[in-house]
Amino acid sequence: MVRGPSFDANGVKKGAWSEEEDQKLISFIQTHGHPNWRQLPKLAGLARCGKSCRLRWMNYLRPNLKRGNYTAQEEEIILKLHEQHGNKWSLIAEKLPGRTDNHIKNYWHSQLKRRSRDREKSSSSEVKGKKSGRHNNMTKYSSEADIVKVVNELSNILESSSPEFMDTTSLTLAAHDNYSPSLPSIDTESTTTKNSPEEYNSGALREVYKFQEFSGDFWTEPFVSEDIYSEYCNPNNGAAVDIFSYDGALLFF
DNA sequence: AAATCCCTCAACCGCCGGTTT
DNA sequence: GAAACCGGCGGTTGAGGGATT
Repeated sequence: MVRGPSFDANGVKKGAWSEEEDQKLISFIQTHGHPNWRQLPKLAGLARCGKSCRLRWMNYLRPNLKRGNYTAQEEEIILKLHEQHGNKWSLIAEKLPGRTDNHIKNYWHSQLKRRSRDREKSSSSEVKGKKSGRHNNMTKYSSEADIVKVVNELSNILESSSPEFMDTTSLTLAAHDNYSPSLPSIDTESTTTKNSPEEYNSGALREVYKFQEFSGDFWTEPFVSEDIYSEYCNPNNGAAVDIFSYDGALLFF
């Protein structure tokens, strides 16, 4: 599966990593971090180049990496993002916690490329329209009325919810305005991330959507419903944004 | 059972952009 | 401003293993 070990002219080892090398790398990074990849192999006692160490760590050894099959939802996100951004694997990987750009790239070439082509063919005959069901738990809301409706529903759920509901559900609103550069940025400075029951009862939290940590910084910002109405659902903006519900989250594209 | 084909995925390579000297 | 350094990215490679002939 991997290249066999070899050494280049400078005595730098290449090819498959041994378990011993992995352990050296892991224990070094756990103790010292990786402030300088080029220096790291020397300090860690590895006969590797810094790039190789970095790659091994990022793609294979670092914690919280997901292994195994991709879910239908993950596939759908990859297809959707690839449709929008092309081969920006690192960008796509940011939205799929636990998956690396390399994993996604490989998966794309081995599985999804063909599917994407098929989908392009079939989409030409697909009728553009209102809420269109997707084949794998991912629902797209494409009309303005549907977007307004789904945001209304979300608001109602939150406004009628007890603090316990807020604490125990995984209801998530994930939004990232960078997907739609034409839309205004969301001002989050006036919002709050506090979510204690006291603050909820006092009304301080009435309009705040709770965020689940999804990936990177973008997904942890709080969000206010007025912003959603004014920025995403205002007919003057054309509501030109793709909104998907997915695994308890709303994804804005 | 052996040979060949095809797929997967870890790893390499070259390039680029940002930062430091 | 130029050169060197560094991290990160995307394209590509190639060994291993399963499927097929």
